[in-house]
Order: sequence, then C-alpha cells, then structure tokens
Amino acid sequence: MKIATWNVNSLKVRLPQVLQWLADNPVDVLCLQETKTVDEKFPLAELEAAGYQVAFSGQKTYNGVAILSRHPITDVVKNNPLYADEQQRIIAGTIEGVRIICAYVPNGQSLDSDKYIYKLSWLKGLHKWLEQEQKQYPQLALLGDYNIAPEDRDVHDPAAWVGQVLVSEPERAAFVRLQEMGFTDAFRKFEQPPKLYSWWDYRQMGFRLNRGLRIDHILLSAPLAARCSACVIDKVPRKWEQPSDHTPVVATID
DNA sequence: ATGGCCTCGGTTCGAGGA
Repeated sequence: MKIATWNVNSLKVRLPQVLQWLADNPVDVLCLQETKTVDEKFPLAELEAAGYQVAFSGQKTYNGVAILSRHPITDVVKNNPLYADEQQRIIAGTIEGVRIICAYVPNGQSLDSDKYIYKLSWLKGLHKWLEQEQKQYPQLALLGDYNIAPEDRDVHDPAAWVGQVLVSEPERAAFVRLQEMGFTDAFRKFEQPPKLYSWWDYRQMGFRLNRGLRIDHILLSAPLAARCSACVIDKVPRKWEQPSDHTPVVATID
C-alpha cells in the first residue's frame, strides 16, 4: 500500500492538480494539509468520482486537513483530544489496519512570536497523545507538514536559516522526541540523493534554484517502518502551472 | 531591501504562510 502527504495550499485552487496527481499516482492514502475550506464547500463529489473516500476537517481561510483513501476509513478522530485547539490541524482514521494521522503542525512565524509558543505547546500535546495512540495502534503512521527541517542537510542554506523558525533547536528537539518515541523518518530509512526538499519559496525562483526545505514527513511506528520498502519525494507537481509551494512525499508499505 | 510570491477575505490592502 502507498501512503502519501501533500500540503496543497488551498484545495479549492489546487483541486485540478490533486486530481491529476492521483490519476498519475493512484496511491491508497493521501493526506492533505491547508485545504483552507469549510466542510460545506469541500469538493467531496470530485474526489469520490476519482475513486476516493474522504474524511475532512476544515475551517474558514486557514488550516484544514483531509484523508483521501481508496479503502474504507474507520474510527475518524478530528483534532488532538488532549489539546484544545480552535484550529483544524489534525484528522486521524484507520485504513487497512493502519492508523493514519494527518497533521498540519503550526508554522510558528518567528522565534519571538506568540505563534512560536503555540507551535511548541502544540507539539508537546502531540507527543502526549501519540504516546497513548501508539499503545492502541502499533501500526501507526504520522504524515504531514511538520514545519520542521530536522537537520541541516534538510536545508538548502543552513547558515542563512540560523535563528529562524523551522530550524530552531526546540523545534528540532520536538522532532527528535518523536524519533525517541520509536517513530522512524521514512525518507531517511533509505539512501537518498542530496539536496532533496519538499517545500520551495514561491519568491525569487526558489524552486528553479532549489532553495528548499524538507519539512513534510512520513513518520512510522517500528512495526510499520519494518514494512516500509521505499520513500520518495515527488517533485513533478511542483513544476506544474499554479503549483502548491509543497510537493508530495510517498511511502510504500508492504 | 523588515522585500520578493501566493491565497484568502473582501474590496484594491493586510494577514499569514515558510
């Protein structure tokens, strides 16, 4: 089974690209972030016509997450039950015996921002919840936009990013904490080409100059990591007309 | 160059993203 994650930066704008990508890559599961649409306006019919069942949780203007699946989705949970949050950033469901958690981690804006405090406390709440979840669901996958570049090799120009959000030590420590809990970064389980990223700034020809960050990740519990035979970043949709600034990450589970 | 670009809401600009 193939599971994937993609921050689409507005599903309303990106629906044609999502449908095209699914036609080219009929993955079993696709987790979406930044759908930016209220549930009443979610493009359910179009995605169902493409062969997918969908669980979604949106809000006006910002955030919003969804899970698309070729198989039934059961036990859907919206948001972290241990962390009160107005913002719609988490949706979970069980598919083919695998617990899928789709997450849109807060950006944090800057190190001196209230949004950075929120990001760190949000991640703490995530840790707490996952400790419970991994007991209940040994086959657990956490996919999404983490807004954390785990290491300097995940940053096009580490020196230029020093002191900025997405690479700060507390954020990276929160990512390491997930690894200490037993989760494996699927991408790093395999040998990968250097300078491969999942996000590029729209400005200053960021993509053409490969000025990117690897901030979208698939983390797998130990039993799932043992079943994972590949993990790739698909840069193709980033080259299309009117792209998202993120591109999909795909893992293969045997 | 405390910017550039994209999306949204809602009007022609500000907020937020990363």
